[in-house]
Amino acid sequence: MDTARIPGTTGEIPRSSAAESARRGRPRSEEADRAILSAATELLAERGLGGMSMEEVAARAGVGKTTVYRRWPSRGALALDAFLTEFQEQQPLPDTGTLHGDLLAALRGWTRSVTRTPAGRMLAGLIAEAQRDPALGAAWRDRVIEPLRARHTIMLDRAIERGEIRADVDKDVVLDLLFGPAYHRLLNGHRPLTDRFARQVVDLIVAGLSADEPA
Amino acid sequence: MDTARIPGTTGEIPRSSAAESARRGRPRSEEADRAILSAATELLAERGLGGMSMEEVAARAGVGKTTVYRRWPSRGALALDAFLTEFQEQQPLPDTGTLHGDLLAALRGWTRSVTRTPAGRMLAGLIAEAQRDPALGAAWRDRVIEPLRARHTIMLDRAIERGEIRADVDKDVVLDLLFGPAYHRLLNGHRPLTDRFARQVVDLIVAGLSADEPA
Amino acid sequence: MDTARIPGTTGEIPRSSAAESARRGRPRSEEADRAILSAATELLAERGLGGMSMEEVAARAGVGKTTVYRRWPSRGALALDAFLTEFQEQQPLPDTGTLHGDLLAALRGWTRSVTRTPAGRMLAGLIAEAQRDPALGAAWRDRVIEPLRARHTIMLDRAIERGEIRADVDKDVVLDLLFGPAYHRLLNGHRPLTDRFARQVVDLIVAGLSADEPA
Amino acid sequence: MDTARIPGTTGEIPRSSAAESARRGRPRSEEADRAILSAATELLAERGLGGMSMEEVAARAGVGKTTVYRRWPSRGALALDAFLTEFQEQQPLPDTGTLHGDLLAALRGWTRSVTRTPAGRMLAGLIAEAQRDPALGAAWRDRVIEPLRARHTIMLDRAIERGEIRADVDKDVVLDLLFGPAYHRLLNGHRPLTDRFARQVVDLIVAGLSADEPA
DNA sequence: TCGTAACCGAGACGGTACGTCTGGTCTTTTT
DNA sequence: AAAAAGACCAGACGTACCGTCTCGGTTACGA
Repeated sequence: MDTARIPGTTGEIPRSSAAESARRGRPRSEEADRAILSAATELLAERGLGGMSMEEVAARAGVGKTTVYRRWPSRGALALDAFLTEFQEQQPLPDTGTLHGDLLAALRGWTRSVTRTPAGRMLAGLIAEAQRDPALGAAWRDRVIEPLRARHTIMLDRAIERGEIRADVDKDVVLDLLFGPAYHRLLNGHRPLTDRFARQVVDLIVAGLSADEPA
Repeated sequence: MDTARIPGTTGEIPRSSAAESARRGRPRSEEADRAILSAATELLAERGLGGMSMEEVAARAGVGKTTVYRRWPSRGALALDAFLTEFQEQQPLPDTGTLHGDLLAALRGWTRSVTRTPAGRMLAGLIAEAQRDPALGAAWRDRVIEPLRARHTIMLDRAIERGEIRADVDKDVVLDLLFGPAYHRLLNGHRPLTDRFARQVVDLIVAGLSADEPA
Repeated sequence: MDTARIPGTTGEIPRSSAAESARRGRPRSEEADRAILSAATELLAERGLGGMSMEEVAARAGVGKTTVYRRWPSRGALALDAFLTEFQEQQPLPDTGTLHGDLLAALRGWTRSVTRTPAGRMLAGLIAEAQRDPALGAAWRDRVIEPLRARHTIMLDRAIERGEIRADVDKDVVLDLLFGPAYHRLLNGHRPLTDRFARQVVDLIVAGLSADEPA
Repeated sequence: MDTARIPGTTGEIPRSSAAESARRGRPRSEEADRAILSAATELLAERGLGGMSMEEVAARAGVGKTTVYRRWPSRGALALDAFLTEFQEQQPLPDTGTLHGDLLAALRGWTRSVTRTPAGRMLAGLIAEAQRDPALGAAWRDRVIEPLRARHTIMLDRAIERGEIRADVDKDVVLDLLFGPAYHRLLNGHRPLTDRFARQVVDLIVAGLSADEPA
């Protein structure tokens, strides 16, 4: 995934006036960065976002609280970066040759990440936190949702090129139909997120997209 | 809607040994009930679930915290009841004669509730809270998600009876495809929840369901 | 000493609107009062006022920080009460029959308290703290300095009655001459606070007071 | 006053191994010295010692914190030098021809300095700080108290030479009787530091010293 | 003229304590 | 026996300074 960490996006606090080429003062410790992120990741996996306090992150990382706040302005911003460190690159951009294959691979990749790794818990916690922290909500859209959608849009573009689906299809709606049900089950937990479920969703979407084709 | 408040479901605390016909002591004040619920509803609408503290609910209702906790075991449980008071009955069970009409009416009813009333904010806040409070998650499923699904299943049963769709369709998947995308947009806010969006979703689902029909 | 703790003086926070005879709600725990005061006294004796943090007082007393702040609004106010608990009653009101005997007993009582018990350290710390906290300064004057002066004034009144000194002597100045040098040595530490020193001070004051007598 | 700043006394940190005649490396900036001292003096006068943080001194002087700490090892040491810069030379060594005149001039000089210039606030703050920093306490005695006492002792020696007082008088006690009451009022603030007060103190001391004279 | 030593401003570092807030429980008196 | 009130313990919050450290860079001496 090419959403590599771009400093300054979530709440990443830029050093002074940015483009000042000769940075003054002691440089930020990269080791502290790593220690904080991995402490956050551990706590997130162990106890969920609610159980990840800045206090304990700092203590576990062997770092002062100011050192944490200097880098991340809020719990959510830190959790988001910890999540991305785990989650990024896990999401494949499949190219199987058919729309059905691509969508299925993408959806299964997602459902497996969230059911088999700590990413699911983190993801649910972050969406929850984003409901109360608008800044986190914006960062979440910009750094997670949109980059993933951009990648997945490519699958649809390829299907259009191949003539599998109409060129005027509303790709936003298709992507919401693909992932919305999965997020729904993850967050509400009313039914399990199985491979079979993923296939059924994809079957129906592909059938629906093909239905109004000239045949 | 038949999800009328059934004491004991969310966490409703029963009076002593329940079936004891002749209750002793001072009866619970129904006015306190109302004052608490409406204070909670106000705060929820004004500031979202994050801004609704038990402390302030009690203060605004002119009631001791104990009185609140005697009735609702947690912030989430109270918020859930406040939400249901607002949301219940708002969700219609349409009967238009066609599957497409029914699904569209149901989805539009939902999207309008969440975009035009405080219900949307409450709903998002409750799903968020449910991520950190498993008991609330269970109550949410039992008192909101499942009753709604039961009602909506009726629409699919009628379509089967009419022969519009196959009898062996997986109704769970269809319902997740119907509402999942809408929840997705509500919680992530990446695209707006428009009437047009509702129609596109329903169009595609109905097309997909009809595709594998014999005729 | 009759400066028994008068609630409301230092910063003692009164319960609600004071004269409300029937106090409602859970009463303040007297055990918490005791635990906090004795934790404060211990820390004060061990490490001085600088080493007495509210954090540690609360921890050592097994009490929440709010419970401490509910009673004492600042570190200084708490320290002042802890000091009085130790110091009060230690200061005698001598009645030896002569001015010289009375002044000497009073001054020696004071110097012995401050040199042989933890009171000296507390006293020095409190005067220090009072320099930066005006509210504490006022409480210090009202609850320590003035009550002591009132008691000591009695010695001078008796001497006037006996005809040992003139009736128009400025008692404030005499008291400052009596205790000022001792405070000076305590706070600056440039010379020791010995019994001999006390006697020399008293000798000179009594001589000075008698000098302008008709004889 | 001849207590001109003697480097190395308070905590003044000498450059390398001191007597090495040919100092190598960049010399210390005298401008930084001045900027720091005057920033400290300003802050001390504005907000007292409690409001003078090393952080803000450095910022206001436009200097790195290291540069401050290289010169003064602690807040107290810096404050002491700032105080001396203000206070020194203000204290006269009177020579009026009589003990009474000398003592009165000396005491009034002191009380006027502390009541009419920022020196009083600084002095009180420094004595306070010295209670928690023993090194500062020692420096305070060595650089302020003792030099002043040495000067004032001269007044007593002259009185002995003139035969005004006995040669075996304990000069330490007399000086504590002279200044102790004034420090007492400054630090406790229970009574004002007036010229009248100074005269009353001096009157009584001189009377007391003369009493046991052969006459 | 070059190297080296000590300085410079800036600012990050690990810590401690602050005073506030809320959660959920407990203990009173009053109804 | 339930109500209202309010105290209880616990612990996270974000801030302010502490005194130390690490940068890139400057200034002056001695080789």
